[in-house]
Amino acid sequence: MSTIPDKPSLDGLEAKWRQRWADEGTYRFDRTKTRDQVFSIDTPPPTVSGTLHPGHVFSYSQTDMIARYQRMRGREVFYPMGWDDNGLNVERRVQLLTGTRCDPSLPYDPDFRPPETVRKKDKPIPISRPNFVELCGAVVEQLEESYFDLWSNVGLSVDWSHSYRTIGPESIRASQRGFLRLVARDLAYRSEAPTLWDVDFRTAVAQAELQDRETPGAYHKIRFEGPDGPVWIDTTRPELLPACVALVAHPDDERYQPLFGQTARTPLFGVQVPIVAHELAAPDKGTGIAMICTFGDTTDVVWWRELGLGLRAVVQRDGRLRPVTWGEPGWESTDAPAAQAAYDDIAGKTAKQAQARIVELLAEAGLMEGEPRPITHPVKFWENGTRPLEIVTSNQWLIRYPDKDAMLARGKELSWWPDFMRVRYENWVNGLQGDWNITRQRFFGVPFPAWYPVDADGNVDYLSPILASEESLPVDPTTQAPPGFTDDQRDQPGGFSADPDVMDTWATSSLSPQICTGWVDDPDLFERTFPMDLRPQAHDIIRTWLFYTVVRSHYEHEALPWANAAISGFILDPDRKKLSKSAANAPDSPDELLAKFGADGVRYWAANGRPGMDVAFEPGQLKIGRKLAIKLLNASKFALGLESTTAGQVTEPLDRSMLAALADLVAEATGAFDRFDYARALERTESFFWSFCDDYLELVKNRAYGAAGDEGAASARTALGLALRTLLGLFAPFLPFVTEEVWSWWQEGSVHRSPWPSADALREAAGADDSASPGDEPDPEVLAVAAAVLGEVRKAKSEAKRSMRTEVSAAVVADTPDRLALLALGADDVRSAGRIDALTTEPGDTLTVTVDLVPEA
RNA sequence: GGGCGCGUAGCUCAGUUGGCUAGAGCGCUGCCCUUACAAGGCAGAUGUCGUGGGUUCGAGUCCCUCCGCGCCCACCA
Repeated sequence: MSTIPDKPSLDGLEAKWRQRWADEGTYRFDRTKTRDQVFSIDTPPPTVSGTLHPGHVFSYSQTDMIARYQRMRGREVFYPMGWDDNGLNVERRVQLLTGTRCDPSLPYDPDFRPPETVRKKDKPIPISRPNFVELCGAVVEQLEESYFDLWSNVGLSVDWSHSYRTIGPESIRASQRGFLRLVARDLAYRSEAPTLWDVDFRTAVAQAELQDRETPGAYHKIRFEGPDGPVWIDTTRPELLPACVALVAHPDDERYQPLFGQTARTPLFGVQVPIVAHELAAPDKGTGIAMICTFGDTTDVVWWRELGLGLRAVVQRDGRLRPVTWGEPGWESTDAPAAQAAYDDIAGKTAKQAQARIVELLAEAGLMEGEPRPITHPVKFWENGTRPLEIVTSNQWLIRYPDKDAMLARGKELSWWPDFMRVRYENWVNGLQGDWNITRQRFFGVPFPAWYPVDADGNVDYLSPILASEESLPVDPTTQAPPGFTDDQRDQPGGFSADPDVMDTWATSSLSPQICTGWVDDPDLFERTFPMDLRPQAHDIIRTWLFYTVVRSHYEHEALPWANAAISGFILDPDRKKLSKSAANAPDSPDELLAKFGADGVRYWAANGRPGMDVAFEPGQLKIGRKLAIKLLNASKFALGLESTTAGQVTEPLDRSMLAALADLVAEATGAFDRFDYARALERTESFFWSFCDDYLELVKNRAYGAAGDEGAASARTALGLALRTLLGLFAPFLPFVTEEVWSWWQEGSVHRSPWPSADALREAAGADDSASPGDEPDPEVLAVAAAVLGEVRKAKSEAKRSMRTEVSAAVVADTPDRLALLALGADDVRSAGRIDALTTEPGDTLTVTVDLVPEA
């Protein structure tokens, strides 16, 4: 315990308590507790690729409020922190920051140091994969340090001894083990298939990372030679003409029915392609007959697969057209030299450049009707990419999805807060196409524990993997040899070749519940914490993180990974756009917000965001929390300055009334928190607290000082003590610093380890238990009526432009008999607080107070 | 095209199963240095609860239509 300061202040509280909590292990997880005593939280590992913004503070604070509530309810809270530091986002960040680019063909350079300053227009320096991974590691370590500082400053009650990195050994072991087990059950498999491909990052991307963007394009009407004359095709991608493998129209389309089963000749390249029917062809689009290319979009893939068409791929992984020798098998042409001449003009060009040239060639040859007609249409992009995705064929690892009914059943089994977020999950499951491609042609990630045999001719058989054993994990196939081989056989005929890719970052983070609970490395901890209680996350990654996590747990444990999913909203800027640093009216950085408004102030603001609701950033709102914290300091100083206690008897009706109302508040806040509705809990508590200060404190102030004798003073002081302890408890999840400070003035231990306030105990203190005689139940209305009358008196003084200290010679209260009876119970306090000499009553319909002020001196 | 959410004071938002004259904070106006609090307190003004219907004794709250905004999903030639 410490003394109450003369002039309470928020200054220095954060540093003081942050240090104290760390020293005393206030939030340390007690791992002797068993599963039923534990509340475990699958904290979202923030992507360590930039800076945290106010939106992060917003949602992580909300989770912390739930954690603190559960801890006070007596659950042992398992609240770890993860860092998502693998994956493309980190690589991108590192490339920008260090001005480098990974070139896996280069050898490791132990002396390499990135340039001190990097300018945007500098050409990236190619470096080896080990060098690049090293740089990534250094950059994320630095960022993680600053993230840790921020989270500590915000007051997250995380147990920092339980933290993990998605690129850390425990994550790699879990990812690789999960992967091997799926392969063993044939739930993960190797496949060579068309894949959505980002040509800038040169990697495959998964369906979940796609984004449609309205993009300018143009229809080009191109002439094919059909059996009975020209066939006109509308296309937005004329550059894929050499990749055309068929023409397709709807089976019911009478215009084209005569052509089905025949062939047409492509312009410029003279390829005879079949004319086929498929119901996906839209008669109302373009000319109603389309060219199928390998591959222009995902519909092409469907047609190609379902119609068993040939393959003529031209777009390479770098987005440029690959060299082709016309006349060779697969590239037969009725005029190979002409095809070659046309193609040589576009080979090596990007899709965009090739399109321009093809259009010129078509126009010169009179094979295009009219000018291109500009349109805008949705085109698939990688969500972080800048150029449209291409589709290329490559070797990939894929995970099969469970059948939709099973996934939907898991979605129903999970408790969603708010409930309507379940729909997003169901939408996604119902729209799934194909399997989950978990392969990324990147460098800083979890490697596949796999190698491929190299035959005597030096050809790698990418479809016959050699897998590592579970015991050998973690494995890096690029530095370790597979079982039965030695490293000098690497990339040699008759030897082996390492899997060159890494896992999709979601393939790792979908195991976050297993990683943080010690699935691989700490079975005892796993036993005590899994399946988890809560997954807090934002709604934008339901289709990725949440969905994938459910799938992995379904496969691995035949169970949900957690019982509850609390979905948070976004912070929007004042223009209702998702918050972004670049916006002109972007708010301050989290650090600046914390400096300006204090952690408690920022957390207060975060707590006002309803679960699942987006909230506009409004600087004015941030001030309120700070004000509330200061008010709490001052009100506490007042109550404790009167030697308030929690041990005495509460006898006065007004005091009992206040405690009864407080008991109702506790019950309501508890119910709200149990539904993960911290916002409602705070709103109710705050509302009570302000009227507690404005009305109750004013009403009992004089009596508490002893103006009405010892018994009345003791009752007030006990009520004040009980109320203060209760309010500190109710506010503790939101305002951890200021509540802890006040708690330390008069209580032992930490408020954050104290029991959550009990409505029953308060009712008992208010004399609401069985011992209360009939008709003597404490009634919250006593305080309400007294406060209303006091308010009328204040109003009269205010309207008379007089000080609140002004004496009232006489006040007449008119109201219903019932309410007048309630007023009688608190009349002495009302007279004292209002400085009323004579307080009389008369019957009436509604509350009216006639006030006679003593004349101005 | 399908779905979800939202539309309440100038601004940001509460209004839990339909129930007394619709609330809070910010902002605005006025007053007050009252021994918890002047980087504060007290008091006050402000709303056809998006539109039009319906159910009901009674609807911001339930049902239907429409309008606007945001987001999710969708095979995008």
